[in-house]
Amino acid sequence: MRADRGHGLTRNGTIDEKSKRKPMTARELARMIGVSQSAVSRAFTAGASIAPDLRERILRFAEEVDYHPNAIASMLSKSRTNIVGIVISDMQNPFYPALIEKLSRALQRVGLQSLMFNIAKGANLEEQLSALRRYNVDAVIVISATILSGPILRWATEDRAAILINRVAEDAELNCVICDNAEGARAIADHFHDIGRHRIAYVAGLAHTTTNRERQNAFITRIAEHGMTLSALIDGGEYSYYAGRKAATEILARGGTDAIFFANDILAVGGIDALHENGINVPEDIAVAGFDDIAIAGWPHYDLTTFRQPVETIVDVAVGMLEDGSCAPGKPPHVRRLSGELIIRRSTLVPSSAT
Amino acid sequence: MRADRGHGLTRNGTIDEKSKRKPMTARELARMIGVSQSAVSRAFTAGASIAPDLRERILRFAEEVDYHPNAIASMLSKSRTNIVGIVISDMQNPFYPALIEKLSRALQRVGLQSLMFNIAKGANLEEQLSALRRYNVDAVIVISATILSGPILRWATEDRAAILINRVAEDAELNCVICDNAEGARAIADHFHDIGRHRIAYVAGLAHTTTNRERQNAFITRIAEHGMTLSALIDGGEYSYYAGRKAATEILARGGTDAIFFANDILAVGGIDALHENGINVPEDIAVAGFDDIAIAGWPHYDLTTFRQPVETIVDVAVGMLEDGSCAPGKPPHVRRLSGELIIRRSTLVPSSAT
DNA sequence: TTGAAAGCGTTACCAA
DNA sequence: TTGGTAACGCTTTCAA
Repeated sequence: MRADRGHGLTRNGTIDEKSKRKPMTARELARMIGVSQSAVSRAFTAGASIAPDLRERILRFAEEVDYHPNAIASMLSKSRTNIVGIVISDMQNPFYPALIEKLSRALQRVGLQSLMFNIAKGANLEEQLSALRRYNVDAVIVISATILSGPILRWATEDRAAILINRVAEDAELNCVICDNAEGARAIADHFHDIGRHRIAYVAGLAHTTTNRERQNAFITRIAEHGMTLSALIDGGEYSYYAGRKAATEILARGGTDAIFFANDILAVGGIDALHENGINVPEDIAVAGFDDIAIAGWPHYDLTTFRQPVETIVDVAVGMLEDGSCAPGKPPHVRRLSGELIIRRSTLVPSSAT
Repeated sequence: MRADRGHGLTRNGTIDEKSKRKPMTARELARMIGVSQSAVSRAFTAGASIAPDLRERILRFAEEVDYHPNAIASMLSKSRTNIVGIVISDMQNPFYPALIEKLSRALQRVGLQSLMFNIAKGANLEEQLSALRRYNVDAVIVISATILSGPILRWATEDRAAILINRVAEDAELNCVICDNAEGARAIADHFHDIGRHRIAYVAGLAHTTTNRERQNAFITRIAEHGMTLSALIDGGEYSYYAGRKAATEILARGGTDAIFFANDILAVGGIDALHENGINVPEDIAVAGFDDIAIAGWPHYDLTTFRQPVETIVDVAVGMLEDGSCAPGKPPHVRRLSGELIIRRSTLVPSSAT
């Protein structure tokens, strides 16, 4: 669908003629003050060569008559939008809304706006992303473990700054900001070892995602190094509460597990509920750990041991890459792996009375 | 801060010169084909008067050479951005991410993009919203129960289509799409009556929000009509899990309550956990109901009776108002109140064995 | 430091 | 139906 559709928004109804007061332009303002339009433009441009008092006068006057520069016109002449496209696909996992909230605020703070591209799973990626190109966003931030990298890759390499958050590019050379998944997985494995568990299960979300592979590989390796047994390895098929429940049930059916590491918190939360319903005590019978540290993990009912992603740092690093231009189209891509933090809670902590 | 800051994004590094291939323009394409630039524009404009075969030829050629119309230029000349500003402030309550996800997808489907304005609570609203005006968004959709209506009001009335979702305007005449809160509250009250509860507590989120007032007033009124007792009326102070916990604890301390209606699900979920921890059986000792029907409400562990907001319908109605122009600046505002659905789950359903 | 004028890439109006 | 040409409102040379 290349052609416009035309919305009611276009219609200039008859009723609203009276309110049709068009916003003032720089030219009009200039005429009112008796300066050139260029002067007005310069007054609003940091670092432009303009006399301080003239700028002050223009800005004051602008405020009075409620003049605001038209950003669209500015975009056109500068070929710069100050908009970053945020590509997301999974709002069900609470980790993402939390991340997006922090990210959009951080962007706002440096004067960047967030244009949201909520990619539906099955749909035509090309079409959904076409707006990304047409709107000339300055940069693209992809927040999603579950989007194919093929089309994204093209977009990123296509003369546009791009950053992947929480995943790495498999085939393409792209900028990535990511939590050190291996570090986290090893921390969990070590912790299971510390609390004396031996028969360990791992539950993947989407097995093929880079996030999962990094966690899974590091975890399994470390488990082996400790001489512990991998009692089960399950692919939940998706990062969801219900997938977590199902996986836990399956693990119970097999038996012989005394600790489970779920690839992320939302899985783990589902897992804990399923364990409880089956009369299993957490952590006495089975210890449980997750990854991310979403808000729910901290709820007293779950009190889930997890590896906290450094969300603030991730956001800061990403925004920093935008600001210092290190993610500009031609530059060599960087992968920034950030340390997280093991958060030990009750789900792995046997009460001292039981010791 | 009126002046630009300048980001690294601006810098035209030296490295990326080679990738600096500027996108083709309509004029260039026109010259290649040997038609006028106007023709190219028309080929991409639905309903423009252009010969079908000419359009076809242009579109085919455009595809070949990868020409895409520059949306920014189009915005400038049409004074229309196809962007709607989405104002949000509370991503912690899972209801909002779910709503935003559906909304942004629906907008995308009709060719509208979503520019996210994530309003931080304490901060300067004027400044945060200034981008809304500068970017010339075609419409503003406010999704937030907790933002003051004063500044928003100004914005909405200021020559711009505006819709409030999930709240009504108190002082201003604005378009609203909202769940029928009173209907929901009454449904819960009736349900409590049906299951034979008499001493009822109500937990507000933010007491002053329109959402809460509608629910609270209707609920209390209906409770009285049924001859039931309002055993407690608590203002949680915020719509959060922890506020719910605290409220539940308070209610327990007072005693004499056999059913609680929390103003929304996230409160109720916290409430249930707190009740459990205090050895209270839900629903045997105290029945619990919420409002919204967020995903967590359906989790087996909570299995929360709630009043489901018709999110899909809300979104459809809002998008419809944008499309048919009924929310255009000059038109009289409408308040669309939509019916929800009582979802009865275990939190109010005493197992038949206990009957 | 200032002002004039040429873009930026479209859309829309007017003749042809 | 077509092409030419003014806007659209800003930024950015280029002279002054």
